[in-house]
Amino acid sequence: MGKKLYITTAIPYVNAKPHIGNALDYLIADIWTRYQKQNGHEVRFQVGTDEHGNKIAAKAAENNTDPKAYTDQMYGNFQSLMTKVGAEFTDFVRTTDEHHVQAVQYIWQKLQTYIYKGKYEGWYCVGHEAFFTDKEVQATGGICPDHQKPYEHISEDNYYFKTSAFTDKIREAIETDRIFITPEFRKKEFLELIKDGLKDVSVSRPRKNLSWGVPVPGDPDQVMYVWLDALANYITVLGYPDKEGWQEYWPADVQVIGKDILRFHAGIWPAMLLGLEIPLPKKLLVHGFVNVGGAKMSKTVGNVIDPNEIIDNYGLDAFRYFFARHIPTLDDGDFTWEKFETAYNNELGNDLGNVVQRVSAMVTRYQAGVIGDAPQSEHDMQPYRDAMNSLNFNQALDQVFLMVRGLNQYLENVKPWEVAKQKDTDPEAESHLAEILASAVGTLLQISDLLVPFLPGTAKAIQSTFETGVIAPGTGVLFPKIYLHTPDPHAGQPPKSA
RNA sequence: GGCAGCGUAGCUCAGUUGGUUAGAGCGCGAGACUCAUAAGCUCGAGGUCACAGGAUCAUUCCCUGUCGCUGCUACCA
Repeated sequence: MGKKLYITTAIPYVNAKPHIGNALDYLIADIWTRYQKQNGHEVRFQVGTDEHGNKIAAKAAENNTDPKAYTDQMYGNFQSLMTKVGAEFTDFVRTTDEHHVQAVQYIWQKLQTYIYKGKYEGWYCVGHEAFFTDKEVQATGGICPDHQKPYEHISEDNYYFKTSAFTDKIREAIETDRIFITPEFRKKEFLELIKDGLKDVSVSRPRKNLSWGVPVPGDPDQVMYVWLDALANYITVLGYPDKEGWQEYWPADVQVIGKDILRFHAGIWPAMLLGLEIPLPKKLLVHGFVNVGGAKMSKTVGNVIDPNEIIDNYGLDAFRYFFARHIPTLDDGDFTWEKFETAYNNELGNDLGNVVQRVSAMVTRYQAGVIGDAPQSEHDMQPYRDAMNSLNFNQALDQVFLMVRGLNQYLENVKPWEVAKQKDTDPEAESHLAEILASAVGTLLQISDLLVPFLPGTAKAIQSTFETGVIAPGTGVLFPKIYLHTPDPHAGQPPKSA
């Protein structure tokens, strides 16, 4: 029954600062992982860092250290973000790992028939580690606007990987959903993109231009460029090719990526796998970007949202809640502190936190904390399951909060506080009351169950409050009100906008 | 330029395989209640469902065009 499942996240370049997009990767993968575990499956959950390339080498040189030592001190930034968002990953891969490097060299050799040597000429920017077209160079007057350095015209030997050889197979795999790309419009976008076939990609650089990377086997003058190196991580971390057991988890069930790297994961990566004669991943989950008040997040604008700030002020579950429910899993979303805080205070505080509180308070007050047998709640779970299985996590949470609302409505309907008053006069009131409260607790326990993938801490708190049949004493308030970015409605004269 | 998609209540969006009063949340207004984090519940406010044509007994939901917007992509060199 329990299957072995595998989920991956994109490995960020270690020289960059962790941002909300990375956090989204980890959160989405973690929600999926917890959900699958809850259903009895064994899950391997990969994360990692991409650590080669000129930027790293340059930074290291700046700091008078060697690249490896530099990355050793950098990769922790991402590791701590993963931990901070509560990601229960099982495997952490660094592209500088000994095993990874060797595995990539093995892959290179195995792909030999699809690799050929060619020349590349063009305008190169050291800062970007990339070539630019004549037009781009012209348009900028020959100076890279991002790095304020002139483009260099260079000609160099490159090895190319013949992705073009796999166009038909890849197109077919995507069209038939053997690689299931979700959401659908990303699938269409990609198919449109490869209408005229995949283009071969350059997969190496002369050593003089790229010092820090995996050496090309058999050619001391060439070093691998990012693609083969970085993409391979998804299998090398499992132990490919030599360590036992990697095939128990590959192909990946879900690969979580941002929309900006779809083309690599739907093109080059499947080509590599086909070349290696390894099965293709089953699903690509393509998430969007998080905007802030409708604008792109950018350092220059200064509107970058730091996950740490949210988590430190409101708690981990509040962070997970907002980004799971109010940022659509499969599309762009929008963050503002006002939206966040409103969701926190209203949905988590007033709706969820409060209903837990009111039920436990009534059980304590009317029944000395004794719950009795909480019946199995009989809500229809299908919409929730459908949403989870189709990777629309935000919709799954919508369903949970429909239940929360339903429970509040139920309580208003049956008015246990009135039933409690009749205990002296009506002999049946006591058992009636007990029934009502037990039923409410049953619903809460089910809600907590559904929250496990999303708000693990909250789910646990609800469970431990009720599961023994007696209200656990000293249960604190879930999600106390916080007004850092919106006016406190109860603080004297609330500032009212016209 | 090509491809895809969007334009529905103040805001964010859902929806109708075309058919009586077009929905939710937030925000706003009102009411009844008191177990609870001064929470929750109920009710209300009336939006030409972008605009114009067309097909249809009938369309917000199909077709065409126009305007506006978004994403992906290409290029004009």
